[in-house]
Amino acid sequence: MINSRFAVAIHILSLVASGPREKVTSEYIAGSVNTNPVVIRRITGMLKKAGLLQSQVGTPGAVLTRDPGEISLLDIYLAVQEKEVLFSMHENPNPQCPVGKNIQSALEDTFHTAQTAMEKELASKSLQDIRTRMTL
Amino acid sequence: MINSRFAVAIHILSLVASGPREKVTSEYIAGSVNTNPVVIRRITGMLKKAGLLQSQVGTPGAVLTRDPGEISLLDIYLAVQEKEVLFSMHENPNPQCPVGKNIQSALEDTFHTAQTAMEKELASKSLQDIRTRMTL
DNA sequence: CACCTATGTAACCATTATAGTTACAATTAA
DNA sequence: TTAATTGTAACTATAATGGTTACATAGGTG
Repeated sequence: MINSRFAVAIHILSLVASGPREKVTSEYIAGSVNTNPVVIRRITGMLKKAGLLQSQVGTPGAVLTRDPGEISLLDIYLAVQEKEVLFSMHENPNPQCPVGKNIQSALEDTFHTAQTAMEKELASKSLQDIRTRMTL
Repeated sequence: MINSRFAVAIHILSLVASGPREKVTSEYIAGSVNTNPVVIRRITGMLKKAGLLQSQVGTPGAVLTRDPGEISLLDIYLAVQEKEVLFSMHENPNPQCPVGKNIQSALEDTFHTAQTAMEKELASKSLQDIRTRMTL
């Protein structure tokens, strides 16, 4: 199961996109997400590292680095996921066995295809799409 | 990240599909996967519960309940995954906030679509496809 | 029947990821 | 100068995962 950082990150970015800069502090965001401000800052740090938002010490709030329509959900997903592979593999299958010898490359390929299908779907939706859906 | 039970389950079923029944004991499978026999039996139990294979106490080995071409990777995936949802959500966002109030339903929809894209890909491949890929 | 072997589980442990929390240095703005 | 905020480090609790030991139960064979 994929962690909730992805969901929280979308929540954060939605608030930053909406709010007047002065208001969207980690404290304020934490109130909306219903968690601790440090959890927000941790995720904000990841989003910042990925180049999706800007902020600085001493200055309250944060701003997006580009238009919400130009931020895909895949951008956000990749920003908060440290593992680049979705499916785990078992390590060191027995190379003496025909199955053990070949299973990894077979799975690698298959898993990659499945992961790509999901990511393609995420790439097709933007932060703006989420915002639009919320204001309906 | 999705656990390795999925990969191990495919490995197990590949061996069961190939092997002469008498040989594919949990001990033998464990040797190929390179893990403990109990881990194998645990996963075998899930596959059995999902109706993908048959086995019984006292009788060594296991057999498939249907043709490898009739077992999709999605069948296997669902058999060993206890959570039916791929993406986690943060609980109890603040209903006082417009974003907090509407984020969940918006995400539920979006996440479901992405998950479905992945599952559809898994549904399109069978155990036999994996076996074929391994014997190339 | 007696013995061996294998499955099916329960129980326990170590490791890891996750999310929450406290604490504090650094920085900005009033 | 003071207050507020970001950015981190460090620690904790919880849960999932995979490995392990132990053992009851059930076939199969001499």
